[in-house]
Amino acid sequence: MASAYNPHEFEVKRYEWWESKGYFKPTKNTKDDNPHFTVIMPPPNVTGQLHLGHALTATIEDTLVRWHRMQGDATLWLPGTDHAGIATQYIVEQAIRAEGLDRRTMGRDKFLERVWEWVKQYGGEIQKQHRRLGVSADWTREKFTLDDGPSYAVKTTFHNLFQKNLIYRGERIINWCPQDLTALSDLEIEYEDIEGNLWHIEYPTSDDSGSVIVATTRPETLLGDTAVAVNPKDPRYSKFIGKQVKLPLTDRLIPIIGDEYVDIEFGTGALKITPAHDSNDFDIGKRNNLEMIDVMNPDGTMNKESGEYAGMDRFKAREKIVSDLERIGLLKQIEPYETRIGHCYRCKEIVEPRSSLQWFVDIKPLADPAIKAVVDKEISIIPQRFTQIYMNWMENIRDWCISRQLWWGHRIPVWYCADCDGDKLSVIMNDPSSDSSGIEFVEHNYRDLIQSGFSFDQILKDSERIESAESSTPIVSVENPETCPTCGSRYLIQDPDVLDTWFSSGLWTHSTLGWPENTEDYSRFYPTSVMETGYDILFFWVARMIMLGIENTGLPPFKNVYLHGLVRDPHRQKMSKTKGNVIDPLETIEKYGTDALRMALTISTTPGNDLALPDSRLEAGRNFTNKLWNGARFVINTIQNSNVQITNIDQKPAQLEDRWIISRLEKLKNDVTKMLQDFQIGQAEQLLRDFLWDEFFDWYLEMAKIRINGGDFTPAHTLAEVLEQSCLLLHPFMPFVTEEIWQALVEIVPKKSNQKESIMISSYPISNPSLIDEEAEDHLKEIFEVTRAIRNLRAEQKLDPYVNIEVLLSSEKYVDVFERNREIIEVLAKASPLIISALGQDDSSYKNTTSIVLDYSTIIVPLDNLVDIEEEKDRIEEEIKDVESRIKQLENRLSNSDFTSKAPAPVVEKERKRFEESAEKLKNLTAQLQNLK
RNA sequence: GGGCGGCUAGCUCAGUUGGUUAGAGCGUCUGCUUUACACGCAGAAAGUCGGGGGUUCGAGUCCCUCGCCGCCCA
Repeated sequence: MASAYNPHEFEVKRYEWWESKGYFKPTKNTKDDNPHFTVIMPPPNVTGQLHLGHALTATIEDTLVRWHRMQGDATLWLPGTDHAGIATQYIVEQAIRAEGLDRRTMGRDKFLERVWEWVKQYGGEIQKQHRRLGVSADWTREKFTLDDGPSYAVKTTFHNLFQKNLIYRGERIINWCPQDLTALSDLEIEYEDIEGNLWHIEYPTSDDSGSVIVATTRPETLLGDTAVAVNPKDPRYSKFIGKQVKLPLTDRLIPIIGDEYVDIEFGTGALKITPAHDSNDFDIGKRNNLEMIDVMNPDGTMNKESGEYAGMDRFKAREKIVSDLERIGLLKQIEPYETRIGHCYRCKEIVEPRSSLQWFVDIKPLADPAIKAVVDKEISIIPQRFTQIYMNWMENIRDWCISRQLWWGHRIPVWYCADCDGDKLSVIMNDPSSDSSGIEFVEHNYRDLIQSGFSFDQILKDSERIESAESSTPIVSVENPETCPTCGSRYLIQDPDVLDTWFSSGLWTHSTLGWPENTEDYSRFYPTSVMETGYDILFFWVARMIMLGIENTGLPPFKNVYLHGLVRDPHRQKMSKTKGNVIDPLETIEKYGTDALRMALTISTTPGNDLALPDSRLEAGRNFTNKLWNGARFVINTIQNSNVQITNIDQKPAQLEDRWIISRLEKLKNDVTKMLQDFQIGQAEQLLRDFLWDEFFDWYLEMAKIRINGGDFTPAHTLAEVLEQSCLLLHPFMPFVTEEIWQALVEIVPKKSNQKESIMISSYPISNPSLIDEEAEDHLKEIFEVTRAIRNLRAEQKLDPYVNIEVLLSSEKYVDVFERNREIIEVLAKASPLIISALGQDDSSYKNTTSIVLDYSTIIVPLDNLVDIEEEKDRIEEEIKDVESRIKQLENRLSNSDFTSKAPAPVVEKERKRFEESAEKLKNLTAQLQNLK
């Protein structure tokens, strides 16, 4: 082994070796009762770059997967990528724009070719980066959401849901992003409270008998008002119901209607109704048969309906309308008011609620079984508190808008017949009559175009988009239909929209395994075991996977949901490119190594809680890997120098420290396994770290050196055993360094019968209870306490750390233990000569001594320089007082019948032992005080 | 407005059926180039477990209440 730990020498090489050996593929089931363990990796964005969120996901999943693989489960971890509709389309649009091109003049097919080129060139980079993390996923099964299989699953699901009337098309208020020019689902909106105004605007009645003042946060939508609503119970306004008002800045008259929805207390109590631009108004409009007037273009500018304001940006129009109202005296008041404004999650543009014809999933029938699966504990969510968050969302779920006005994605498998529904088709095409420089899209009726001489193929080729009216008949089909089932026409036009990316992600647990085909993988690995991801996509993804998984397969798609927290910067701030506080995992790996990063991300963490990642955490990870490396190097060098034939340890060794470390190891195996079973990954890792650093590579190694330095190489067996078992235990967490050490170790020890060629396919350690040795642990605990006490005393007295000191050690209980193991204390505490006696046997003849009194042992150290006897006495008397008060406390507790009768026996027993210890200590302190007199 | 989480040592965090002297890493202080490791070793200091009330033999842990910070939903 190299004398310094350098992860770069082996990480990449080792990973390639694993992958080339096929270790990441699931092993064959050799016996029927061998369970499978399946994890489907959350698909990252195909054109994305690896960030710490991915690194955390990958680390946790890899740890679980490697652990299960070592336990002999048929383990599949299936990776993949997501096409990320808006994000990818946006990136490529930017790229072609730099070349002076526009996707709309380029045409759909050409543009998509460019996106595919982009994906082929830059896509998949993130999966190369994932490999640096040690991800042991089966890359041979890697999937992309737009692959044939997953696409077929998407179309099949759409078709099935449509047949069951769970997918419908309808005109609703949706969230529209004027920047990305697409509809968004409710979840894709981020709300923010913004200081705004409530503008009070006067609407005079048509008969000039009075006026109604409405209050609005959005005066620019006034141009689309089709009514004013008041509460019929409101005495101020009830008399107005049925009258008309003059809509300011227009020549329209609109009715005053009564609707219970209006809140009498809010604003002026009168509400302007704009059904095309507000979801509540939309509902009121439906109830009262109001006209809908859309006053905006898709890009957020005002349209023809808004008269003189046409072409103006919606916020410019707001300013102008307010000032115009003020000028004509109809602006009555401006009241500061905080409003919630929705922003596009992707581009942060303020979304426009807009009436639009879109595809929706009727979600309630899907949500009910998804609720039941969690209530019935077929699915457990970790941490548990997210269960009620899930429930709350599921129970109040609203229909899911799944159509997106994008080109990149799964095109909706719906066609319209140009012959049956030609008059219901609007063709949006670049106006050939407009001057060549500009792009001007004009809407034509399909039938009109045909009549003016256009052919079907020409229309298809030249149009930017063909929309169909709500009343047209959709032909829904998994395979591309050749002809119209009604009239047999071959002139079919596919719906221009694509599906929400999350629709395909929602099928990911089964579409990746081959569903709807009953493939070998699907029957073998579905349902999956754990869905591990960040809590921030509980609704976006996890909830939808549960709904769609149950709908498609009849089974919940996974047994456990493990939600991890978000990785934050050292100051607990959310990482973002704009803030410039993003930590790049690859740079971190370069600096500290992969195992150190993995440790920093997971040790001592808990599910669902955010994690700050300061450099000190990464350094701690690197320091540990270095410690492990050097400890291993010592072990391996010792074995090489020893010439002993290493044998397995299957029964209790003879030497106390060997018995002790083996006992500790066996307990550790139990504890780590228990923690992993409970998904307490951070805790398990902490136990391993503590064992290795504080016990094996500290106390044990120092004790073993005593024999080794004396030419006795018997500790080599224990060293080899503990190092190997520790590496096996630690391997799921820190795969690279453990493999490297393990390889170096197995090379120099005799091959075992079941020896594997890699640690990652070896068996995970199982505890042997017969090696647990409470006596050895008790004895060494006392020896350590004595050693620590002597070291402490030495430091307090500022004694030279190299010079041996004379120590008088007395103890009734442990006198024999000390005598048999005196060398440990002599060497580790540099205590020589060490005089061991049963308590009270030796009256100290030393004038100048200082002492430490432990529960069962007393340490006396003579000092060359004068000790202030009085000071020593005072100190001991002080200690006596402390112990006496403690004894008093314990006495009270133990004499309290409430305690002894109600507390469980082991607790009472523990207190008795404490009492006994304190009494013993008091006795020793008193004796020591006597010595000084 | 409803809900959830956090508030434990200077900082970042553990502390899973309540068990009585609350832990770690980093940082701080003291001393050490001790032939595995200075990415180290030895020792030390440091906490009214956000405030208040309650249940209990016993509360960081359970209940109520208040406060601050953050998140989700409307």
